[in-house]
Amino acid sequence: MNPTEEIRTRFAPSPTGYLHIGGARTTLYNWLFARHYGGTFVLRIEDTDEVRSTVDSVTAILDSISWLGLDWDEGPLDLEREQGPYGSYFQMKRLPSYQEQIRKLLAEGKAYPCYCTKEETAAVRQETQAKGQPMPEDPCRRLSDAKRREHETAGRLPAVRFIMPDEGETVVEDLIRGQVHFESRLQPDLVIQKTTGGPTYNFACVCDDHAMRISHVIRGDEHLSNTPAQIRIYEALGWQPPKFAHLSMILGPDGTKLSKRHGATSTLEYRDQGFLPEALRNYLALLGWSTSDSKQLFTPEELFAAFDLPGCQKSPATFDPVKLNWMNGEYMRALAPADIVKRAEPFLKNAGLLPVPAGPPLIDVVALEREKFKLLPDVPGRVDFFYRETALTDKARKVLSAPEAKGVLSGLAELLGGFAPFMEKPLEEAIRGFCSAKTLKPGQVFHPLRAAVSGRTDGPTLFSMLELLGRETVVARLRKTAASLG
RNA sequence: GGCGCGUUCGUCUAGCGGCCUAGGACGCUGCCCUCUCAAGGCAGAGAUCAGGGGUUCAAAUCCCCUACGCGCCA
Repeated sequence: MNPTEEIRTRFAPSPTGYLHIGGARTTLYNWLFARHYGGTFVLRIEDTDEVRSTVDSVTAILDSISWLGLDWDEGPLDLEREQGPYGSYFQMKRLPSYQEQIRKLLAEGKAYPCYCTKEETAAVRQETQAKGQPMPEDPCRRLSDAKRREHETAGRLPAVRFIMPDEGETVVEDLIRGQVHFESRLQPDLVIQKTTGGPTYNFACVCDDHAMRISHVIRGDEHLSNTPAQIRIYEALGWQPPKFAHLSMILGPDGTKLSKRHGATSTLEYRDQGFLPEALRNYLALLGWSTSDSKQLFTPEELFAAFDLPGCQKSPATFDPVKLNWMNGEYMRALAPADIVKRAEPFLKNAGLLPVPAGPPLIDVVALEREKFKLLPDVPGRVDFFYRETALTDKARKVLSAPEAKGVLSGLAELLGGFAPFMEKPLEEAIRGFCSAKTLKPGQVFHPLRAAVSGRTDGPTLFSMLELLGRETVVARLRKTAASLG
């Protein structure tokens, strides 16, 4: 890489819905690439589809990218404000610039108005295909003035087509796939302006990437086939094309393109399910990219230090929620208890545990359970019994159905009734003493004790749990459960 | 239909002609640790590298064909 060349990447979503997880990955790769080379990352909103574009989508996309912790150097800050020297970063506000370039191409004879309807074009194609003939020249390329007037008076609105070369080939030097050759003869003249007067995606994109000085276009696989036409447009306009890199797509578990029927595909859904943005980022980075040592866990610094295009995979990758879960657990475990509490706030609130009810300090409880959290909602889920009585799980019920359970619980209630200090070590000593005095195996005592006090069979280490719960709660729950066991 | 891209354990991947009896990670199985559950440690099962032809002393790695999947233009 030429160090004097400024690296500028961009993500250019259409605001026609939420940010898809595939889009999130594309954003991430562009961001990582820019950060790796000390370049600039640009966000541009491609909102020329007036029917499907919505402001809510713009907001959702900005929120998604922000939540992932990816910052953009240029682009919209919100619906009104923008930053960066090459604005506007909303295509709808750049319409005149596309028209100007189209006029230029038209004037230079590099493009022409085409009056054919979609149906007519399709019919011609079908016919020549059936005969196995090569692509015919578009009939509108050399339209007589008379014929043109005829169309005009008939009220037909022209699209504008860009003239592709008749022979030779266009080579895309793809940074991930290598050289990809396209025979010019087989490339139809690309529509660059729709009959409505608006630019097509492929054209606006070229104009903006040039205007915004984009050096590397890193985008989805689905754009590879359009790239030769785009390169020809750059040339026709006298511009230097950027470098291209096409990413393979993300598949669902059944091998088809990841979509809603595979579950969550919106980035914000992952936030709402309690994933950590740094975990999602790490997971997404590895979905189609890897280092030669197959390293799995990266700090943010390691990630953008290691990321580069040659490590990107050519073949599509299947999204694996199970591995994402594991990775999220890894990140959760690395968090300090205070951080866990902070991150879990919305979920604690939602579960009625914030403000924290009377009981042990939340941070102590969280510290006790920290290595068990996989997702943020696990925090209230695992911690709630410290603050309120929860229904017995089936397993707990089973443990308590042991014949000696009732006696054990009453005995313990008596033992602990006036017990002090109510702390881990003395409690363990006393309870182990209780076991030998009653000639019971520790398990026969520990298990029902845990079940009665917490309502479940899994949980924190027993004696620390008792200490945090406090004598009153422990004894009350023991008595109540003992009484319930007929 | 044409063109283009892709194809290594179930999944993510390493591999860029000999180091591969194909390595790592998730998941799975077993063992250890242990008051439960996790976490952790150890061990294991799991890929004839899509199939078939070449090239080469030697191919997962290079070339060709086929199959399948996907994308773009219609």
